[in-house]
Amino acid sequence: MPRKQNPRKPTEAELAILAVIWERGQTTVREVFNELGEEQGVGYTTVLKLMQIMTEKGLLQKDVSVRPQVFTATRPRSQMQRALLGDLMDRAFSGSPGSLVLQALSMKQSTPQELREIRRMLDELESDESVGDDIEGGAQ
Amino acid sequence: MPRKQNPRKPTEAELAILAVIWERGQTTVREVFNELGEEQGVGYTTVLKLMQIMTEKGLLQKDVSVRPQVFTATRPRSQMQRALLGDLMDRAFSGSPGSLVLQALSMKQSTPQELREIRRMLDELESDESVGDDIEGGAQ
DNA sequence: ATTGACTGACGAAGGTCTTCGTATAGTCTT
DNA sequence: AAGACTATACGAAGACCTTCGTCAGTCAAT
Repeated sequence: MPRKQNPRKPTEAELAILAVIWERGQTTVREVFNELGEEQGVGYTTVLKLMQIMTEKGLLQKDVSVRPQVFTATRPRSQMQRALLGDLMDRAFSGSPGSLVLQALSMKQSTPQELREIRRMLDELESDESVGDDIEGGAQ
Repeated sequence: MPRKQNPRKPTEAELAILAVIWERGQTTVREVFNELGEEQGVGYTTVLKLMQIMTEKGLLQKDVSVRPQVFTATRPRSQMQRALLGDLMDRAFSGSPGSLVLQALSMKQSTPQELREIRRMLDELESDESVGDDIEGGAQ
């Protein structure tokens, strides 16, 4: 029997393409191909096809008015990161962000600067938490 | 043409099963089925088939000597979490753990206790870092 | 031993994903 | 305008995933 289809979550190959597009803001197929097609041994039409499918899925938008069509991501990188992270958190970390963060931190490689930034974020979170967590409150 | 196959990364359905097995330490097919088969509308033989495939892939081990066969995970949850996290970090976060952690933290829901623990982890990391991380030029 | 309920092995259907080949359409150069 | 190139669209091949149906084996109680 069939499988139920996934919401709007990019596949592996799609995510690789998104990474390039996020980096550049907007790109042509050829630019994406040059960046990852060659090093990954993927053909030009493969990249094209994927980008067409991604456009159908709503992951990308394309401007057809210019000749080599220009593609952009419909959603910002941060939003997708958030979604992917939330998904992984649910599926592999029992929905606990704490243990996820701890694992990520233990993975070394964080620069001192990043660590400082994380600490600052922690400060904000804790103050928010203690003062007022109910943001919505404005309306009655 | 074909697709290149993934290393030893569990699929979505496999991960759902792993979650149950990690929780219980060891399980029978029926236990897994009771836990997620019913609520997800998946049949018993589906769960069984998946667990058989997972065993072939090396994700699970089964003890055939007892009657309802008993399955266990071959690798601890933390190791898999680490691998999945690293994978996501590479593919969606440009390999930067910092921004991943920040995103995860901003997803709130972290309990104060978790925040404290994260802070402690940060302390450890920073002390490690300041002591023995500067491989480059001598200390001055 | 026969029956009934449960377990386990297999194969196959029907999707998705990735990969291209091929054909068509535009653009540019001469 | 013709030929050479590049870009785009389309369809299809084949791996992989998820889902079961079916059949055979096991065990307990009749």
